[in-house]
Amino acid sequence: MTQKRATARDVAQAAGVSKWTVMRAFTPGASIADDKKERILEAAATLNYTPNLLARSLAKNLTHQVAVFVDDFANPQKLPYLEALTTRLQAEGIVTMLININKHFDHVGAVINADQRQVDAIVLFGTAFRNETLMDKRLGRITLPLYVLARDSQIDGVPAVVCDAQLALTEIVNHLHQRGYRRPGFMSGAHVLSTALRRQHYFREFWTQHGVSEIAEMSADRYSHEAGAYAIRAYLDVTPAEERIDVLMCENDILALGAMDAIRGTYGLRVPEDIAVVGFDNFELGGTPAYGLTTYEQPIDRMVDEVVGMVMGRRTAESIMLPGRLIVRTSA
Amino acid sequence: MTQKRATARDVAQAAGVSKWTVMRAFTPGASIADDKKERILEAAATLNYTPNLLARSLAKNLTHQVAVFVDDFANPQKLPYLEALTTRLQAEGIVTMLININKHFDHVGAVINADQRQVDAIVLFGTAFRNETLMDKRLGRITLPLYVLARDSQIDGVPAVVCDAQLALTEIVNHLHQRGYRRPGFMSGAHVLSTALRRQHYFREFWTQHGVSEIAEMSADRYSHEAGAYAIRAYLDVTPAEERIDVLMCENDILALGAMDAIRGTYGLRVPEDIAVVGFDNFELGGTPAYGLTTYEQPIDRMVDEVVGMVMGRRTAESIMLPGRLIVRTSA
DNA sequence: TTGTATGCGTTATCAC
DNA sequence: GTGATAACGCATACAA
Repeated sequence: MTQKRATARDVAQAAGVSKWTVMRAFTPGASIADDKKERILEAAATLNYTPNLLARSLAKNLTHQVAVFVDDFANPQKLPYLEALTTRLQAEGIVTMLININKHFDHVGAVINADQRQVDAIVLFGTAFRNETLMDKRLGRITLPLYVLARDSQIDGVPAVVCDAQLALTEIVNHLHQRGYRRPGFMSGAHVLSTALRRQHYFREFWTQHGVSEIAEMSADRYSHEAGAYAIRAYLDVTPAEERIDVLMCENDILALGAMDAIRGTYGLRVPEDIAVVGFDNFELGGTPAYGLTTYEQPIDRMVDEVVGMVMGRRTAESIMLPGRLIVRTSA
Repeated sequence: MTQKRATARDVAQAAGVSKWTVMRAFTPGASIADDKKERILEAAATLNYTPNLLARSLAKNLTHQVAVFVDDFANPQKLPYLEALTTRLQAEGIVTMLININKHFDHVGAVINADQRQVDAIVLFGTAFRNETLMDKRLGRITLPLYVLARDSQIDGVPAVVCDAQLALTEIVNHLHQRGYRRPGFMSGAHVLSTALRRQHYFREFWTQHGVSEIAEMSADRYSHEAGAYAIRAYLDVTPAEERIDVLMCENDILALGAMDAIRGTYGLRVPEDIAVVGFDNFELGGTPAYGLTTYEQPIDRMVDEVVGMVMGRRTAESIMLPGRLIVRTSA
């Protein structure tokens, strides 16, 4: 039955006017006689007519579509971000195209495709996109507005909206120092993301300011519970008890939970008495009594507000850093 | 500088041919002279021309866009599904529009909008969509292909792809019965979703077959750790120790983890010795030593394969149920 | 206020 | 093989 959609012309015919008057009936500020408008809307209702947004996009050169690039679906933290993004974009009449960046569909291909589909903007959400990528021959001089969310921009002239890592790590390290910890360790995750987050950088910097320059480093290859557990085991297995760290900061909560489970389960050590643990993100399960993870909450809603503000051109497009919130629980 | 995109006409001019020959150069099976094709592709490269997919969609009446409706971003289980969906759809050249269904943007509005944008299909992913919704006057006779994923379809003629709840609950109840549990309880989550999942229904049915007809019921209002903890507390607070259940099945893992934490933390009871716990979904953290949650894994990849197959018209559109896998750990 | 012509960048179809 | 005409459904500018 897939009967064709009614178009403005069909409505025009049914209402006995020209199709342009029909369009006017659907254009908010247009000048049109009340009686005709009424007749037209009636005809439209019975014919079940509704403007074709695709055709409109072509004519207006505006699709009200924004592409959001994501490359790490393992991190549950993505979900609240996606919820905030879709909510706010939809409030602006914009639809979000969720683009999965992976080995079968890389950044360059994705940008070209988004460009061909005429999206209004691209949001790189926590995605590893380098300057060199933009230099790719296939891209030519890309003219699409790009914004980076939840990650430092490594691209010249591309604004990024991030949680202020410097501020966050100051608060965290101050807290740890006050609690008396003096032998810190840091666990980083996937390398490409890690450097851009700059958490390790500031962690080191602030400990140095407190006179502590030796920081144990361990790295997980992904942001997963298992990778976190594996990384801390690799460290503990080769480190004599008397040389061990007394506090471990993990780049995010998932790693922290994995580390905690390994510390307690595999080695029978206590958290925080033997080794304290801090995470980042405030993942729901970190707050449960089983973990009581001390962590840092990102200002998701505000960050998303800012990106959407830039997308809408309502805000000047420039990188900004927003303050988050330290959440002290029992793990450190 | 937002310079305008090059169009086929620009390339035609540069290559000294008509714009239609240019199109042919970009149409796989078209008949065109080799030398001209080469000249055209060259010109296209320097002009940075790439076909406008929006215009193509309008002309072909095919957008290669599929809308995916989601209404519960609190469930981390959504992420692996979204990853599988985007991966497979992108492999078919289809882009997924992520639509957030909430109080500001309801199903009817979302369907109309998706229709106006000419999407090729809509996938209702775990979303509560009732028959009555389709009857809404505003929808008229909707002609868009609809598919339901990870949830029973309550809509006539709309195919659903789900994990076989009957089979799953058989396996689960059989396992629990073998382990010697005889006083089961069931915790359901958000009401609208719950009935469609039919997990409680089959749970009851199979216990009855085992001669156990009394089943304690508790319900959480959402699928969250906190709601799960709250629901079990409400039950334990009013139930004398000798009347308590010996095993609790929760509609999903998040509820189960919340219940476990409450059982152990608030009441000092042991899992599984005092009360065993089973979940559903196989959420990563359920597998950690802290929980060791016995659960049931949904066949995400196969389910997504089937939906995408239907979207592509490669598979007959009819409801199907796929078998999952029981994962026995220490909690039951 | 209403109708007309033209354009958006493709595809489909037909003539040459 | 190549060019031309019409069409997709709407927007813009202009004329009546």
